[in-house]
Amino acid sequence: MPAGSPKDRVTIIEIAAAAGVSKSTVSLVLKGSESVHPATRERVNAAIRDLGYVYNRGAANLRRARSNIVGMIIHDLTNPFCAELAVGIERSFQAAGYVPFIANTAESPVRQAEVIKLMREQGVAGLIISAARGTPNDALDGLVAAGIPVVLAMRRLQGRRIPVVGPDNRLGARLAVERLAGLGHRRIAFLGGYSDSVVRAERMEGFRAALADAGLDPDQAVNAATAPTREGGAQALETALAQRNPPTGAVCFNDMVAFGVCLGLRRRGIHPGRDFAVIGFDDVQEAVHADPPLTTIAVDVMGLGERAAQSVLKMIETGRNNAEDHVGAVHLAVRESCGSAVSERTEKRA
Amino acid sequence: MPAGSPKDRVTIIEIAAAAGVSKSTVSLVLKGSESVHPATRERVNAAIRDLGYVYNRGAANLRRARSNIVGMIIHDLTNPFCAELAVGIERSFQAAGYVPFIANTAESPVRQAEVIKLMREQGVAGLIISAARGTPNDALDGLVAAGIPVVLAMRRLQGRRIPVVGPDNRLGARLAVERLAGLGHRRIAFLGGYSDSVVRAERMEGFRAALADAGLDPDQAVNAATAPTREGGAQALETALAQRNPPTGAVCFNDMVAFGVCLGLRRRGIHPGRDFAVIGFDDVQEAVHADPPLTTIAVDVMGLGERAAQSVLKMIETGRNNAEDHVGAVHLAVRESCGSAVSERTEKRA
DNA sequence: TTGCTGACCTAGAACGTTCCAAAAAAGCCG
DNA sequence: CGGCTTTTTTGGAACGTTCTAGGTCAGCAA
Repeated sequence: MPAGSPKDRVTIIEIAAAAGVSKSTVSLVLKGSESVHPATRERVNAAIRDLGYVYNRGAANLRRARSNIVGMIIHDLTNPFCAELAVGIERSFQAAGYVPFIANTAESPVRQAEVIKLMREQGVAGLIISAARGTPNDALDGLVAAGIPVVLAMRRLQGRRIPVVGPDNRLGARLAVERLAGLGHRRIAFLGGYSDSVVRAERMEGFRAALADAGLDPDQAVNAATAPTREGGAQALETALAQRNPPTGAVCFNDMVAFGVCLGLRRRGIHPGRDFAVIGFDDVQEAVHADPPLTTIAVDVMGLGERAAQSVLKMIETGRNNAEDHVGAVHLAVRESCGSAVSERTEKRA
Repeated sequence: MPAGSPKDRVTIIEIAAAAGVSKSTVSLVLKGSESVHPATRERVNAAIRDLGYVYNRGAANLRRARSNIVGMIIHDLTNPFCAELAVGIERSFQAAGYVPFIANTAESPVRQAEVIKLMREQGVAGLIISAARGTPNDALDGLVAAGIPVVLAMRRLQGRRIPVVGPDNRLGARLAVERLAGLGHRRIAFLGGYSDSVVRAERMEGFRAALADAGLDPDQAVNAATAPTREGGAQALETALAQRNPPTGAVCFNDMVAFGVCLGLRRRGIHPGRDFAVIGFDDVQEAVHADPPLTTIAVDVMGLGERAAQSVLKMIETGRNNAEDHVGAVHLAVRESCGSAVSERTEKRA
């Protein structure tokens, strides 16, 4: 029997006995203290290897009253953008010696509340939360009151001073509009995204401002709110095309919606990028492989994740709960889905 | 100041003092014991509410020598299939009162080893691992020797008796081949997937057997190994079409590869589903929204995840480390990417 | 009154670490 | 060798729970 049953975990005390030192010395070795004699250190390490010792972080955290666990609560892990974000954050935490745990809420505020409770019970040192849709504004008050560092990813919580890390939604939407307007589009729609989404509100704001600046009337623009998914995109497109004077291009809430829009267009025999311009938002990995390759507002997900992690880490380390918001840079990734200048055919259709 | 600084966590003792009982009684209330007087219970609960008490699972686990944490180690969370699997598993664990933590290894065995170490240090009660590519066969021996229940998801580890939960790879590939052969295809390729992948080997096996059964020579079939991604798919397609006698249809390692193949076909002006049949594997959510909607081997991811969770839970609860493998059912989801009978045009091209 | 029962409650020892204060050992110097 | 500093090592009290073994108390029968 090479090792024991689940019960008999080897402890620091057994290591101490095996190495002929006290448990304090073992503890010192474990944390790489300078002040233990190299020969002793070696003896202890040998015992650790021989007995297959596994450090018990729970016990350590209990004593130290602070843990190295950090949590990431993600509203939808099956959304590629969120998954990329989670992976980026995870990497940063891991590099900093923390143990990141990911949990998914599937857009359920109830589940989210449970997960937050569980994370607190585990004694997380900090938390990055990409809030579920419909999260009440006071959902995190307990967390904040307890002094646990929290950073929000993407979605702001109204009336609270919880730092938010997210892309520049207004500028992104503006860049998209400017591109389309520059190509000669006069009827530009905003498609997809839930109407109660804060992110959507921000993108919408940039969208409208840019339209106005381009001399177009924002109130005339089609604004179709749907789920931020492929289905939602297809659906929003139907709404748009049903107008008396349908748009010739669209800024989409995100890439998923844009894919749905392209799909819907193709189903109707309209060629996205040639007959109808589509611009997404996020620049998920898939965008470049789509057909046509998607023009989209590129967001540096990894950078955003890293930044969020840094903020939390700083708050943990300084003990001060005062990070600032971070608005990530965005740029237009021009690919084929928004075509070149408005084509003859598009104009004729109009 | 509604609540204190990060330091002063409220403990069971303070609750006890506030409620005028002993800490033992509070503990009893916490776990819903029958034998505490309703009035007392109420008093304790009130104190818990008033003082904003948060249960300390670390301390509890320390005393009980078993935790309710379970880990899920996923080889690539940005792969939608894996993400769906993770979410399914998470749900099952959560429902069973365990606290599931997800970690991503990004296909790195090194990272995987670190993550496993961390999970052990946290004292996980069990683990579901979707092993990273290139995981050495002895990577989990320590875990198993320590008596920690482990179930592998999807990928088997050779020469070890660690239970595996995964779809019926052989049957899936067979169904795909039978479909294509039934439609009249005689030259069928197998595209994508890393050549050292165990999963690929299984699918390949089913593929070859089915070809043979259909009276086709497996050794003549194009077999192009690439990354299991869109890029990989496009690449594998190039290999296939470069043949002297190119295939008219392909079974793909997974849906991502299939999407890549469709993309590649379209780039070359070949219409997937009409001029070339494509069948995927997994049936990710996206498959139905693809263009054309992807015919694929449907795997019940959620079911698989649930099953894996059940196995681990049973092992945890019985303390016996002896779950069986589970081979999940698969079926062919017929959509448009494999078209109908081999078309005129395809035959002419050949 | 006493003794017994059952319902309810509790003291105190664990659990595996960390950390403080201080002891022991080792060097150094004359 | 004694006295001093410096380096290494150590005992034991925490940390916040759980759990065992037993304690208290009211009610009731004798």
